[in-house]
Amino acid sequence: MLNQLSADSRKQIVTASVSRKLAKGEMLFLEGKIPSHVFFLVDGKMKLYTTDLQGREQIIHLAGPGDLMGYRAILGGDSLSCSASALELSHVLVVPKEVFLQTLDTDSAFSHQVIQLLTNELRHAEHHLAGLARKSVRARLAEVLLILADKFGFEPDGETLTVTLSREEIAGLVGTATETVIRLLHAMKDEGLLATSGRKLRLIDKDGLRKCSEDH
Amino acid sequence: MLNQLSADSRKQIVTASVSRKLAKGEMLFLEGKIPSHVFFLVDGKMKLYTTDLQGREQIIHLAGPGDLMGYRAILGGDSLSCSASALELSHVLVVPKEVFLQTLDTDSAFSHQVIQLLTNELRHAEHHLAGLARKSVRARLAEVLLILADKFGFEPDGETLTVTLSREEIAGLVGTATETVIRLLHAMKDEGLLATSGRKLRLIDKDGLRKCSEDH
DNA sequence: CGTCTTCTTGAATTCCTTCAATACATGTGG
DNA sequence: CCACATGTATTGAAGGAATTCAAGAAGACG
Repeated sequence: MLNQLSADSRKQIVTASVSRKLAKGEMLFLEGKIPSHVFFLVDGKMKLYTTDLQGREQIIHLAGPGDLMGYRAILGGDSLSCSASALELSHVLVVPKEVFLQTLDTDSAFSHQVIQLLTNELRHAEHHLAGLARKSVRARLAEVLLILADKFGFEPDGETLTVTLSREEIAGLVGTATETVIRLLHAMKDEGLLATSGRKLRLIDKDGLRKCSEDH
Repeated sequence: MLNQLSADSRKQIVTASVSRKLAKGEMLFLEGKIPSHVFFLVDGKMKLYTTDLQGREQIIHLAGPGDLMGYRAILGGDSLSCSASALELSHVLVVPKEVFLQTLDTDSAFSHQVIQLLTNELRHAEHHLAGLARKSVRARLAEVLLILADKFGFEPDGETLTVTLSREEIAGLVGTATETVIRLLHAMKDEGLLATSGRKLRLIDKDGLRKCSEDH
């Protein structure tokens, strides 16, 4: 993302920004606040989520290296619609709102980039939406596992997910109860679709999972 | 939307476009096709939806006067992610893709408009997402009714929705079975939240519905 | 070693879907 | 205008999927 900027714009953004490291579990921003910065994730993994009245987290979005966070609220003039916290040690570039908006104004390549970004997120959101509404929890879980693979990749074995999430976090991603995730993972293990070892998930039969995610 | 364009851009768009009327039920574009135009809804009401393998429709988006349709696929270089059909007699302006993209390049006010548009849709999609994942069908139905009111407004009585949808369409919007919609509407009627008369829905107790939509 | 959090399992219950049958509405051709 | 076909709406009953509550097991960590 930053690489595609003109040298001028990039320099301006980088010099106006502050670098920050976040420990696992540390929060970057909080739902409901007025945003004053956008955040460029240099390295690490983060989750963006809303918390409902019962205190349960619904994960709206996952971010990996190269992703931009917190810009939606700034573009729309809204308060932040979700909170962000680090899933592992992460490194972000904190960019003041003004610098972001000014670059948007002056650098048309950048504004095209941002349109592209929004477009992608919207496509994902729509797809997710259609799935959530109609699919069984089992199919949604299978899909989430494949999305995690796609987004964050595998370890050198080509099967084990590099993200490690708690069962509760997976539940928040799928939109179900923690217990249901546990039971379904267990069933999928019995069917030879995957293997679990603590929080490490190994996707053994990816085609099987794909079929699963297309069910019902 | 069109009003905020520079006079030049607007003239260019309007002269390059074709006006088209759609009868109720008529389709404007079909999921999976390569998009060649964007569509500006001058007047009427339309639904944008995907059809799943079982033939059930999930409504992704509703459009009213002033809304732009089909631009997501063009911006992203994708095939169309949904089909569009008219809920009532509608009037659209059919804008060639090239004209749309060129205006985006040359008119920075327009590109800001489009960013604004995408931002709004993304906010809605995220909100909808969080709701679908966690709420009961009853709460989602109540929310959908309020969204319909917000989007399309009431008849002069201030209570009756101006959109008329079949029970099946409402089900496609909520993400549930038609029978469930019927039963829940019936229950809400008994509770004095609304009244039904064929496809006309009269929202009597909007606060009650709002509470309902925040449940569970 | 004990405390805390996360994970797992069981059982009961609720919510929703599905299937099947019936009513109602609408429009068509005779 | 009627008879019929078609599509939509409604209701009942049975079954299944997922949630909730409760309690115990397994790790993680000071």
